[in-house]
Amino acid sequence: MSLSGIFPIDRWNFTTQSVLNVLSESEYADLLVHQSELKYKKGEVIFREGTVPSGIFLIQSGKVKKYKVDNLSKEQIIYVAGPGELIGYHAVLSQERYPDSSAAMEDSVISFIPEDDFTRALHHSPAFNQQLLKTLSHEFAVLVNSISVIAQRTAPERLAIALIVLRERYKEEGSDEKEIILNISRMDLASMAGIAQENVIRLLKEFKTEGIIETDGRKIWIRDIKRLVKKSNYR
Amino acid sequence: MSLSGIFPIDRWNFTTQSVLNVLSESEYADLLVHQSELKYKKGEVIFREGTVPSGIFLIQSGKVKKYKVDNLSKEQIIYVAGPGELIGYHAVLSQERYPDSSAAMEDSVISFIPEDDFTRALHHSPAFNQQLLKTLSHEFAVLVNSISVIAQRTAPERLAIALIVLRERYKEEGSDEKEIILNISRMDLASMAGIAQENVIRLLKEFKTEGIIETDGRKIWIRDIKRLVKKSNYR
DNA sequence: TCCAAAATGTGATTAAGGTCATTTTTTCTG
DNA sequence: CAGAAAAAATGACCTTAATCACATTTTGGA
Repeated sequence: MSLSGIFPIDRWNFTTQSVLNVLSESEYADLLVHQSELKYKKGEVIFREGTVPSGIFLIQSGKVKKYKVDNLSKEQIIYVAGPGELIGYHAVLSQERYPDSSAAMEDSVISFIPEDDFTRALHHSPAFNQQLLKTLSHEFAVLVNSISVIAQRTAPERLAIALIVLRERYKEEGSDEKEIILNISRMDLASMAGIAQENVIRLLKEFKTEGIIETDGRKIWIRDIKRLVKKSNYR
Repeated sequence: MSLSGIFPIDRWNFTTQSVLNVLSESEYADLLVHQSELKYKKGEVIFREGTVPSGIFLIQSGKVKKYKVDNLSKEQIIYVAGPGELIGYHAVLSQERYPDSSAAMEDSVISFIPEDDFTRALHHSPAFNQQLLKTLSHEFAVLVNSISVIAQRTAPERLAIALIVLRERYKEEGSDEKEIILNISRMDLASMAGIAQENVIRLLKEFKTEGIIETDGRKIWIRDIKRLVKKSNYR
């Protein structure tokens, strides 16, 4: 069951993969010349808000959350990134400190690309440059959408949306088309939807009795994506 | 009373003015060669979400809100822009439709710059290009901050922040330093803070009895910015 | 300048969802 | 594989802020 036609998933996807796609083979090799492959255990922090960047990251495998921690410890997830996606380039480009933090949601392999190589590619390739502008502008649309959703939608709606988005992210995971399993903590779900963790559990139970999802421990299967989309009440 | 040291206002400011500043005089003239000056009455829509862009806008005078309208009619203000700021470039750069709408909050004069002139400047000036990347990345930080604030802060905190931000925007307005007057509808305040309009009024009354603000009709004077910052509980 | 429409302000009520305390289940580690 | 620690789940309660209904004031246009 595809989302096409029933849910505008584009409004939740950054498109950083496309940035690397415009590079020629030699340009790509040149960008990655000093790359180092880093392994992160589930839960490990990749970079922390307020620190100074020294390069960018390319996710090879795994899943990474970008999040912001509030006053005291309350965490808000901004985005969940997967293989092929870049993270950490905003701080480099804006010449500021990291505006958010990043952590591995599962064991992940991530390439670190030094700042110099990134900026060199930027100066060398107009296409790279232009695609980056395009991607950043698209991100703007994604974040504006998030703001409006968080500010105006109810908790069940936001949770439904979070589940729909996660389903897309976990799609490639399992080889079997029909077996998309969301393996995510209730805590992370809560901070994605911007609601309390207890409320997430209550709402999941509701979705379960309605036959929309199934759960086993922390694992979640989405059984009726159409009804979930309906629950999200988004169009 | 300056905010410096007591409130990180940078996290609420886009920096599109700086984009034009990197242009040489001739480049600037070239960008504005087909410019047309448009007058907008208070409340008039400048562009609407979902429509196709044909250029960008440079605010000469007045105030403009960027906002997104939800399912049915509920509006969320994303940003309030003033003189010298650019709007509408995201859609051009991302080659998508407008992700949000824009309307004049007061009578405004706005230059329309055709898409071609904008992209020409982009291809012609690497500095312009780079500054745009920088600005877009900074915007990312601003929006991420907004998401976290809206998701995690209470209504009084969000309203306090909205007032602090507006005070900065209305600063240049009056020539007299000590007389900053916010002239904004309760509705707009509500959709900026993401709370109900009645709640805005109640909270303003509270702030008033605490001596933090003064009001006369729709006009708002901020009397004690320090206490307002304290109310915002932001650091 | 008057009148209608729009915006502001007020009070009562309600519902949504957060918090807290505790139990049960799952996961991780030695 | 056992035990400890972490996460999930449950229930009771409470706070915040939304909604509704209506009164009052302000504003802008004929």
